[in-house]
Amino acid sequence: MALKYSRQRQVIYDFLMTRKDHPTAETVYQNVRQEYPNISLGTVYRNLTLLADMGEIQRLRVGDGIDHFDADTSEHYHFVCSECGGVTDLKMKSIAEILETARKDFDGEIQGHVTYFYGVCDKCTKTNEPIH
Amino acid sequence: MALKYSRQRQVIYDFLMTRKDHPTAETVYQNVRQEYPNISLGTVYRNLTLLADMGEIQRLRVGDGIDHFDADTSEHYHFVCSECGGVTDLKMKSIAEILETARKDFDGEIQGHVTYFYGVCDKCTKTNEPIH
DNA sequence: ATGAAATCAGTAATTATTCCTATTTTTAAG
DNA sequence: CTTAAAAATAGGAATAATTACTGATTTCAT
Repeated sequence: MALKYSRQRQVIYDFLMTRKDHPTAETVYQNVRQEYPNISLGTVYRNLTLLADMGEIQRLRVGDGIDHFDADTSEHYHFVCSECGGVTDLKMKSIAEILETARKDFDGEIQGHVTYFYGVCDKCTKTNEPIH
Repeated sequence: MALKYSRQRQVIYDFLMTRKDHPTAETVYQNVRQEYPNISLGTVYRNLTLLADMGEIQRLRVGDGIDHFDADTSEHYHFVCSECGGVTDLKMKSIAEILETARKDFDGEIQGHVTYFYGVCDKCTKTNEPIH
């Protein structure tokens, strides 16, 4: 047998399922700690990596140098706000056809792509409006 | 005056112009050091950041946790080999239309996107072929 | 030529993440 | 219900990329 049940892993996964934003390991740690006070940060990192390797969650790298995690493993895209740093889902139709575009003139095997969008989120746009 | 000439910055930029792969700060440092022996790694980092902020070079974040730099600031895409970790240019037509797709159903301002492709490069594909 | 501002070299500090180890949990089998 | 081997844990040390600090040096408008 290779993988044993672990209460900690379950709690981490359950927490991630409740979130629509895409928390970092540190955020997962701070939250899970409330109901599981002596879990260690290393355990959070190890289990997030394990879950990602098993394909049960997604690891997001959106250019801020910190890994974010998403319990939704279906194909979808993300938006990163340059002001607040928030990472949110982006409802849009698949752009998987860009893989074909990329394969057109390339020697080697293209297996996938990573795409995310950036700009200013709705909330930050409104916050920045001048007072009138 | 805000920005003064610096011999070090010039050498860093000139070096980056000679490369078609997309070296990391460490690689830039190791190479620039040959002709400028007592340049410091901090100076390399500071100037790469400066050049990127001025828009004279591009900072690439391709998910390996290490920043890569590219003196070609024109719109183009990159490929990352999962085996050798190499980052190369990808000749393909613009996929900027995905911005419109993303904007369709989003509240907030989408300013740009980051896309890179991954897989196995030509060289690694050939290296892996069985001996016959 | 000169002096204020920018930059530098060298090094210490920071940050996200991984590794290590002695202890505790899990679980298949008796 | 034991038990014992494998897996996982807590806690802390280690790593790696990057940034910050500081006193000395360079740039350049005047």
